[in-house]
Amino acid sequence: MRELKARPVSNGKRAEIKEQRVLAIVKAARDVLIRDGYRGLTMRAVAENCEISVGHVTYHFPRKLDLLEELFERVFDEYLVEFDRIRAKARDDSRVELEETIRFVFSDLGTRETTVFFPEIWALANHEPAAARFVERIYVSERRAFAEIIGRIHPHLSADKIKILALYLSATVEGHTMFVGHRKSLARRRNEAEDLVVASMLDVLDRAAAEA
Amino acid sequence: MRELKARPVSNGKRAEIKEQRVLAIVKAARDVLIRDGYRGLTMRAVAENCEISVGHVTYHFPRKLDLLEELFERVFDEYLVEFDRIRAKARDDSRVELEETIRFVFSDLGTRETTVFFPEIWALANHEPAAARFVERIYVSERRAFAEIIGRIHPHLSADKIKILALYLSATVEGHTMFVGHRKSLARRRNEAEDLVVASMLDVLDRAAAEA
DNA sequence: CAGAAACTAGGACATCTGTCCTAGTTCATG
DNA sequence: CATGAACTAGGACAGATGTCCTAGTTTCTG
Repeated sequence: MRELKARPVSNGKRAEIKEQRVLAIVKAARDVLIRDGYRGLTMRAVAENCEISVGHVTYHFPRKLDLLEELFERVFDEYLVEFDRIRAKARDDSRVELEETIRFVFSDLGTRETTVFFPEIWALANHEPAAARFVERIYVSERRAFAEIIGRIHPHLSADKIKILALYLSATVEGHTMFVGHRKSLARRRNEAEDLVVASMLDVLDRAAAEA
Repeated sequence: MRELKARPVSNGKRAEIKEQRVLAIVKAARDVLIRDGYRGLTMRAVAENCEISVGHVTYHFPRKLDLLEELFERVFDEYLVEFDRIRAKARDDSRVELEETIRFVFSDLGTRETTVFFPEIWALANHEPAAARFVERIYVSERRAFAEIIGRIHPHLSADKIKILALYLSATVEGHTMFVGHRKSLARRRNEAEDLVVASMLDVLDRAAAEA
């Protein structure tokens, strides 16, 4: 999981200070969520984590949901940057590109932050519309990035077929989080699993192309 | 997700009544967890859901954690029955057996209960050792069931290779939960995804066997 | 059928939670 | 440099939560 960054501001120094403060609060919220789960994500825990008062947190985020949505927005932005980077990087060899993309997602999923953050959000998505929207947006972006690479590998595949293949890849990679993620029981076999996913996916694509 | 069943008791009528009551409480806990998430799983919500008093719930389960562990135990038992059934069912054609097994897991993951319950537990596993143990046990069982079928399809594959293939299958299938689970945005493509997983998995196995 | 063990309800309690409010402080800006 | 908008702290509040306790009731068992 990428580090949260400050957003560009252009309304003077005041706005800049505010952005710093908001960023610190959002970072603290993310840290608490990862450390203690959504259960432990309280306004007080956030306040303590960035050494300000509770009143100060509620000044910037009157509702807890406001803070949560801001957190989602910023995490989404960071992943979007990454997915756009992936999409922009059209290599000579699209197969290598796919391989590198899969390896990137695997290395991300091996971090403590991602291993904890995403299952938390998947669960939250079942009860919190804001979380559901976040999950939807981030995986639409991921699948789009995957789909473009698949399309370059096998240009004659239908858009629809590419979509289902991108879903397969996304589900396969994300599904490894619970098993080979940070400190998970099969974490030591993460690289093997990664290799298997890379090799299998290329085969699955070739098979789909051969059928079409 | 299977329905929770009463456990056999043989200590007389008292024990039987107790089992009925405990079962009702555990069922209520499961229902609340699925309806409102772990966040909403309170002793009071459980009590209301089976129309008894809070004191009555805490009589049977002094700590909330006790109730949670009992819930895990019983859900695990139900899945274990299913996995054992799968293992016992050695068909003529092991490929068909694998296909049916994958289709079983997919149909389970399409239920509302499983779609909500498992992400909740994956998240909880990061912060609650009891949940982590539950997740570990249930997926060890799942992988064992998968591994046995794979071993029958390609008997000359090494036990280690089979393990990583079973992990791949488990991660791939479970990973679909967030995307094609009950009411998820791609739920209408669940069958297509299922077909793709079945076909791909057989190819992946053949490829692994050819390499060895 | 008597007695004890198990059951059940309802409330009490301290703690925690989101939210709100008031009162001071800071500092960019006109 | 004055000034007001933005910032900050701390506390207050009602409601919720896990846990505990006491006092009755039921019903199996000897």
